[in-house]
Amino acid sequence: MFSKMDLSFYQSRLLLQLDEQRRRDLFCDCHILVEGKMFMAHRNVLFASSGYFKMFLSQSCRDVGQPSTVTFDVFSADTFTAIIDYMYSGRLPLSGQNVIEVMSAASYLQMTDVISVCKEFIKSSLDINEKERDNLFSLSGGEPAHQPRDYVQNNVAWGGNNCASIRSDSDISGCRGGAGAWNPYGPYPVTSNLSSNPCDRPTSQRASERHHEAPQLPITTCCPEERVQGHKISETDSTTKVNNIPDDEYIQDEAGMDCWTVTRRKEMVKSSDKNKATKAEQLYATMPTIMGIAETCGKDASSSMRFKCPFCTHMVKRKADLKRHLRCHTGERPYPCQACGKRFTRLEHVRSHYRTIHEAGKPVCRRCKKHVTEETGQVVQDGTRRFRLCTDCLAEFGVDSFPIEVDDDDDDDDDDPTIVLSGDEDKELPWSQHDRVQQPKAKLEKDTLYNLIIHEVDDSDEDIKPVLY
DNA sequence: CTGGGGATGGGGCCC
DNA sequence: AGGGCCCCATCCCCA
Repeated sequence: MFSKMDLSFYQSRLLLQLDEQRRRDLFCDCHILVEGKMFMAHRNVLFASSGYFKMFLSQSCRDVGQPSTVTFDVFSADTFTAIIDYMYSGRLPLSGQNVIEVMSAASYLQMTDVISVCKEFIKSSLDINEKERDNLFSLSGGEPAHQPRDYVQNNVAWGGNNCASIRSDSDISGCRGGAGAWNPYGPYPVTSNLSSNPCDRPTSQRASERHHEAPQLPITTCCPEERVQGHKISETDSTTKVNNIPDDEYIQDEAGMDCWTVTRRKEMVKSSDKNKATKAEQLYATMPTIMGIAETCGKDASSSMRFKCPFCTHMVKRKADLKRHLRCHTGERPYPCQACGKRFTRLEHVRSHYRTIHEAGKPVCRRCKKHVTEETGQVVQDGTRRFRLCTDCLAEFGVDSFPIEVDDDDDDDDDDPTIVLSGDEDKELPWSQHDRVQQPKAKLEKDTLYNLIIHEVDDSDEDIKPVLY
């Protein structure tokens, strides 16, 4: 009869033995050629660690008497070194320089546990998910049923060349896609087809994930890169960052595995709130060029599609497009609206938002939808929102004869008179209700006041500068 | 319940 | 490579 401790010790020792055999090229029955470098490995380990090898070995290499040879040219030898080291040790050497390529390789090799660790690494580096992490920490006193505590402590590699380890059998089986497996990106379990089903989430989250709902294919039929389920980090979580943890804080647990204490991680989260943009830039700067994956997988994608997203199946022609695309995964929203604070992934989206919401850019009466000109309508300001009303609609509400006030600080060339809503909260423009929905509650209460005053305000293009946090 | 419209987000691609 | 434009899909709210 084995205790869990005995079993764990036995498994660790067995893995060490296998790793020793690999390094001595003993009983290796699979050769992997990467960038001209030959790696020796055991089919059993490859089969157990990688969905790609599971497919490859089960379908193509039935002759156990002959060594199998696999050639990869879609990632570097260094990257595969990290991958195979992980296969034989459960420890993943991640750094800001290799995390993207390791994740791409893991995507290709269908190693979802490695992908999860890489995601967590990136997330931690960018610190774009404080709420979820706080939730994670808060659970450390009473862990979720599908989240082993040692995973919390060991599975996340922080900045530098730390190792991310997945130790326990439950961790590995979970990350491999067992029912109820813990998804490090949130409370949604990783299902057998690697999908944290967006349909199980609020629609507000699904809205930003719609482009990344990877096909839920059975493992035996899909292309390796289709195995990756991109997981969007929610907009509301994009608030803080975590700096690299200095080496002197690096500790080891009783089993000799590198780890951080949950307490220390909490401290790091609280104490760090800068360099997020730098982290993102470092990430982008080290983004590898993954070429030829489309052809390798036999897909019908154009050969000109050279850059593959490490989070999902999307491929683009330009690195810049991939950088832009990655924001939908990282949750990075570097462009805030100067008027309302709402953040966007692109500057053009901020401008579009500003024009439509704060600038009354559309020459259409908000109420009757008729086209209005400067002569036939006026701009109405409701909080930070501005829209146009025709003279008829204004007259209907008795606001056609209000005095015009001119802003003293109006230093642009905008001469549009604007009606500002303020005052009596019992009155409210019915057609402006819809627009208030998206405003903060405190602001709404203020904006529901109704007392029209016509004055001139800045209606020009504001110089909106991206602000990185 | 449904269709319409506004707001938003993302991809492709040109400059 | 970044900025910007165009287009389209989706979500949400309202009538």
